[in-house]
Parts: sequence; C-alpha cells; structure tokens
Amino acid sequence: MSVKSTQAGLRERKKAKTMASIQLHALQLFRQYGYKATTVEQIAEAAEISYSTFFRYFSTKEDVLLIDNYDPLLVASFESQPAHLTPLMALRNAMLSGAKEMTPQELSTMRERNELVMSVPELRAAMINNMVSMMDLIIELTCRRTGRERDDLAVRAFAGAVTGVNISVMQYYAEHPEADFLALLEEALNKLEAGLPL
Amino acid sequence: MSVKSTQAGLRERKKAKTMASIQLHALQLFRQYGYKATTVEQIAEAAEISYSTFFRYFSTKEDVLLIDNYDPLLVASFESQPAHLTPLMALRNAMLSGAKEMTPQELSTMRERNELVMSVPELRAAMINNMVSMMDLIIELTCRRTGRERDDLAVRAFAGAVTGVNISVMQYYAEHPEADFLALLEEALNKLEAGLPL
DNA sequence: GTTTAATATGATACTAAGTTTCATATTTTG
DNA sequence: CAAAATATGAAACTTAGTATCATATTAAAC
Repeated sequence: MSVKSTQAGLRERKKAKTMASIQLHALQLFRQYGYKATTVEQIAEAAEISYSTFFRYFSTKEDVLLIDNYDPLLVASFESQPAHLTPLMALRNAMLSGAKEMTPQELSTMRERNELVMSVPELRAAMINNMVSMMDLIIELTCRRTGRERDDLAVRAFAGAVTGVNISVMQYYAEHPEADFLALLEEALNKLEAGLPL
Repeated sequence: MSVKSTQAGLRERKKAKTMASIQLHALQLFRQYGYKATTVEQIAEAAEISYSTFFRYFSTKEDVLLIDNYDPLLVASFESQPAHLTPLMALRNAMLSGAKEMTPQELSTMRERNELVMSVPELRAAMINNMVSMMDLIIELTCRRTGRERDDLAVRAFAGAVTGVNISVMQYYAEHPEADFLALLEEALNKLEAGLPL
C-alpha cells in the first residue's frame, strides 16, 4: 500500500483537477478572444489535453461554462426548511442559502460568468435551457412537500413561474452588474409571493 | 402589362411559397426519420432548392420548425384590451385570442409540432429560447400599459413569471396531447393571477 | 419592349463542433 | 507483479453553418 491512496482515489482527484483546469483555461480564453472565436482545440491546448479528451469532460463547448452541481445542495436545503413556510418561501430560502455562503471571490466569478453567458446568444440559450430543466426538480420537490401529483397544473404553473422569475433576474443582473444578485432574487420572489403587484 | 402582376409582387409570393414548401417537407422528413437523422441537404432536395438556399430562408435548422410571426398579432390584441383589466388578464386575453381563431386543422398541426419540439432536446432548447426572447416584448408592453420603467424589477418579475408559466404549459401539453391547450393556458394564468395557491 | 438595376439562386470551398473507432497508457485490484 | 478496468490520444468522418462568386430571374426605367 503506497502513500498516494488517501481516500478519494488518485483517479478521481486527477479528473477533478483536469476538469477545473479546462474550465479555467476556457474562461480565460473566452474573456480574451470571445466565446465564438475560441475553438475547442485552443482550449485543449491551453489545458494541455487532447481535443478528444475535452469532449470526455464536457459533451459540448457550452457545458464548459454551464456545468455546476448545486442541485443536491438545493434539494438538501429545501427539505430542511421549516414546515410552516409556503412552498415558495421554502424554495426562496433554499435558493438563497445556497449562494449565501459564497466568498466574495466566488461571487465575483459568478457575476463575470453571468455577464458572459447572457451576452452570447448560444450560451444564454443553453443556460436558460438548463434552468428550465431544473423546473423538473422544482416540480418534484413541490410535490413531495405538498402531497400533490406531478400532473397537477397548479404545481406546474408554480414551478414555471419560479423558474421564469429566476431567468428574468439573471437577465436583470447581467444588465446591472453592480446590483446584489441575492437581494434581487429575494425581492423578485417576494413580489411573486405577493401576487406580482403592478 | 401581363396578368400575373396582381399586387403582392411575384417575388414575394414565390418566396412565401418556397418557405412554406421547405417547412412542409422538413416536417414530413422529421416525422419519418427523426429530427437529428434528417440533414439539411435532404430537406433541400425534398423541397427542390439548393443547400445554400435553405439557409437563406432559415438561418438554422431549428428555425424551420420554430419560425412564426404572431408577435404583431399579440401586440395588437394586447393594446386593444379594455383598460380596467390587470396587465396579467390583458395579456392572458391577448394570448388566447391569438389562438382562438385557429381551425381544428391548424390546432392539430400545432399540437404535433409541439410534441415534436418538446421531445427533441435541441428543439426544446431553441423553443424555450424563443419564448424567453418574447419576454422582452412582454416587458415593453407592460411598461407602456402601466407607465413603469423597463428597469423596474416588478415588471421583470411579472414578465418572467408569465413566460415561465407559458413554458410549463407547453411542457404539460406535450405530455398530455389530449388536453385543450387554450384551456390549460387560461387555467394556469388564472392560477398565477390568484397568487399560485398550493 | 428593351435595357438596366436589384435581388434570388446555385455551386463550391471552407471552418469548427461533435462522433466513432481503435490503439496505447495509466490506475486499480487481487 | 499480473490482470482487469478505465483514461487518454490520434485520426478519420459527418454535418451545421459561413463566405464568395457567378448566373439567373424579377422589377423598374426609359
């Protein structure tokens, strides 16, 4: 038994490092030359991997910017919300809590990424698609909490509205980078809870 | 002066016919062989145009299914809604009125198209992206009606919620093709107006 | 009606994303 | 250390989408 086998497995750690490296170099190149002008080949070179390996880590060029796994965090946080809260407020808290423990560094990266994503049509489309996919998760969570069925239109409308508000906030945030994303999201979801007064 | 020059211009009519022909043949091929398995080249052959010409009519393969111009109809209908209605109800009426004058034939085509689009990830993403683009239109209309600013978060949240509900209904409809789309949309928007009771 | 200007089409060559296949290297396990 | 499992690299391929230029068709002017 050698020193290297700590617990996570060398393979896993190496993969995680490679993945992070690809994302880092990709982001730098995108910043410098623009998203479209940067080819996957260039990213591969910068990250010192082969072209084919890139697609083993990310199935599309877009994914290199969009992959994040905070679904499990969201689920955990949502399920631990007090029972007296409405589904919407529980969801609001869960979404906020996920982002509340970010360092200023991480927040700044997120802001930059958001601006980039929202300004490139292809990326924006992919991001929105991701968020709509998350609708399914919201439906699932809401059903568990309320005892309603997946096919209940009220649940669907709820999940749709929350997701739509989320998208609109991301857009707003891209246009107003100086704003506080969390505050915006909280305010917007509160407006939804209040029946969208106009 | 020959018989042919009626009023719309020969060129315009020819273009419209070609466009319709491309869409028709594309839809048939997609039905038969699937979206991905059908190449633009095959569509071009079927519609008896060149490969390059296809992209003069539709800038992407997706667009051949997604292009529709009922934005102007929506705007007109919205602006003619009675002033005492809330923005949401005015929007609801406008969206419904657009679809209410469809023939059963058209409704059936729409249903089929919706099923196809929602079942192919790429198409679904493109469609959702279209709908989110329409959010800008809703923002614009809502501002005109309420006198609020584009940058008002309440307006943004409103537009986002309506769009999100719309998306969720399309998804629901794809899963339940036997349902009445208009009834679903109306019901879902009513729930939104009622504050999304759960 | 013929000429001229504007626009639509077709052919061709090109770039880059994404897929497939297979050989090679590296880690893990026994 | 040997064998099984998995990660990587190389190369050839398909197809969406772009750019360019010559040709054909329609519209407009005279």
